[in-house]
Amino acid sequence: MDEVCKNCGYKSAASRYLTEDELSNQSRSCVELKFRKGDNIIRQGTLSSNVAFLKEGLVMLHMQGPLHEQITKITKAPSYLALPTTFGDKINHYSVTAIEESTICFIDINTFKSFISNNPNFTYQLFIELCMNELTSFRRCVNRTQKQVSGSLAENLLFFANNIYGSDEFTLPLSREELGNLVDASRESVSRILSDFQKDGIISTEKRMIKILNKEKLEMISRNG
Amino acid sequence: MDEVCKNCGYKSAASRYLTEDELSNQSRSCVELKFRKGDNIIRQGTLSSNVAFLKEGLVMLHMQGPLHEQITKITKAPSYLALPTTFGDKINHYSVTAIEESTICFIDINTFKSFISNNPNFTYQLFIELCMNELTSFRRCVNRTQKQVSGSLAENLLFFANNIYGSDEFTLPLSREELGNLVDASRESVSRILSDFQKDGIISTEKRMIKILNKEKLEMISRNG
DNA sequence: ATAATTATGTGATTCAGATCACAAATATAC
DNA sequence: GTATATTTGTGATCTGAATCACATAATTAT
Repeated sequence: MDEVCKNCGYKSAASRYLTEDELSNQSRSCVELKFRKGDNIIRQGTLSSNVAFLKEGLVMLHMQGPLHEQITKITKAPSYLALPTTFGDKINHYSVTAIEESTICFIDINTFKSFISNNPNFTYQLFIELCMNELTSFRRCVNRTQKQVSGSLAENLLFFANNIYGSDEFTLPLSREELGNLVDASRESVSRILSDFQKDGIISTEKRMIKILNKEKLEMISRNG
Repeated sequence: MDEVCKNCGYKSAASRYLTEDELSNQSRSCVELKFRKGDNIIRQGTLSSNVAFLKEGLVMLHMQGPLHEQITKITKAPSYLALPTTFGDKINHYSVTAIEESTICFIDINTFKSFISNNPNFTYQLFIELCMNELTSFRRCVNRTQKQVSGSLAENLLFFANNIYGSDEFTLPLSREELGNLVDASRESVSRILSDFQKDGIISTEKRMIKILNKEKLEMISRNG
């Protein structure tokens, strides 16, 4: 029973540095839960008491802005989830919601802290990952504030194709409205631009199914905004 | 001579956890440099080979976006500077420039890494600070994408008054154009809105001198956008 | 000092994208 | 299966902010 985590095939770069002892320790203080598409995993404004590890699935980080909801980022497994909101403050500053069926391991926060105190390799890797996350956050923020909506939308379609699904044909895990929250645009603008992309033969859409037909053009739109 | 860092009065929360040995170690692998307003401290696109600690002064982090420069954040001493770009990738993903006379200690990256490996308290504190930074980055990003320019500008004037200068009367360390890069607006829009604020008796401006006359109203504008 | 830059203020015009207003299509509930 | 609610598409209008176009300060260089 203490072997669960040790034998788990879904380790992140950091958790690969955990020792056998630490992993069996973790097995004892860890709960695995399944979430369905749309289920809330972490809720903004509530106390953060566990470390969440995304074992399988796809989730979005989102937060309430001054005017409306914003989707901050999309994270796929395997990955620790929302460490900044777990350790940065007592209260969660953003929410995490499954956008595809997902499996989360909730790890006791003190067990996790003991890893940080005792396993320098683990901690260093965690540190590096936080640093890399910040770099991509900064980049994402510049892009979303400076590109126009069509550019941002193109960028995100490419992100789903290249980084999430590894295919130019996929089913969007988000509604038009959520897509709007991801690219800082209204639901209507997203609809319109997607229609335009289709008219121009760049993509084909059938409800939430997306097929990228002209990737070069989509990349060009993403670059130039 | 090895006592320099030990006796330094400008320690960050994390560096207070360094032991005497570590501090004298740091003293030996550390160079202190002064930068004048406008001087570039870290340049986007170059190799990152040292950890920079801002001992005294005020700096801005900024990066080239797809359309123009963006000021990502303002950091005051004492604080480690740009750890994410130092450790997140070989190459700096953003620049750091002094916006007031500043003193930087450049610490050898391997010395710093040895602290991370050997001093759990130090590392944990660093970890916490990175987490908190990410939370404020997220918040800043939502605000800058959703608020209108007047709201963002109000927010940033309040930030300078409350967090940087601790006074409702201060000299802006930025030009109108830089202020634009901070709030994602054109130089002209910043000028106009500042004029409006003055007409409405919310602030008084004399070149870059700012006096906040009606803080409640400024806070209201910041909240509502 | 005088000339040459660079920073700033303000009006006029333009435009991307929001909002409003529907209609149509799906999905969910009863 | 019918009714109710949610999601989506598309046109018409409105608006905040960019851009363009100057004039005027304020620096910096010579």
